[in-house]
Amino acid sequence: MHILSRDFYRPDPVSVAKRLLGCCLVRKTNDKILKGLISETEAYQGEEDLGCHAHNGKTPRNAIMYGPPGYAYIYFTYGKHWLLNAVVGEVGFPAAVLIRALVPVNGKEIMKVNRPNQANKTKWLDGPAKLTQALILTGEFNGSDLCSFSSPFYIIEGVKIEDEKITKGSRIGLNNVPEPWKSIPWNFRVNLQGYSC
DNA sequence: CGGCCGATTATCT
DNA sequence: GATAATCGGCCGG
Repeated sequence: MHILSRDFYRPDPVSVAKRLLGCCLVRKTNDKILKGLISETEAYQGEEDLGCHAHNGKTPRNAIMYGPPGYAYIYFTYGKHWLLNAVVGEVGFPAAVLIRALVPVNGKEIMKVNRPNQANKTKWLDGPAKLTQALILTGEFNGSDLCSFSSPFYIIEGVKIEDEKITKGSRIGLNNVPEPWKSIPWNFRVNLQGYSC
């Protein structure tokens, strides 16, 4: 299976967000390998995008978004949660794709152990902070290279997604963001139940 | 299933 | 000092 190249992440963020659907996030922990297919993504791009963390310019937290594509941007929010993004776009242009949901294909039982009290629920991997808990992704991995098999996690090709199967919507959680950024349709989902890779 | 609300702290003004 | 790219528990229908 092919790992996604740095050039995969270089084009405009909206197209990368759509093409990441169906790709396979691989996490290596000790001797365990966890895998999940990406089923929801969101694009954030540029300082004029008032929903993007770079909207007030470069800071220590968002600096990685200004660098080369294909690296992980992992940040902390709401006092308790880590969220995983892929840096996308050309160097100097701050942009990222938020990974919002996974469908487990490998190591499902271990992922459930990482999600205390959620094992018997139906919805336990369908949120940006749920998947980082399941895969044990925290700020210590900020800046990891997504294009290297030697990284603790990386993204490989998964299942091919037909364009008409992608559902577009507005981005989640931007409650205090002005229009048009609050409603711009840069959230993408696909139903991947039953797939494997 | 859907809506409401409290938790909890890094980050920036 | 205010805010946050969220979650999970609790409640009502």
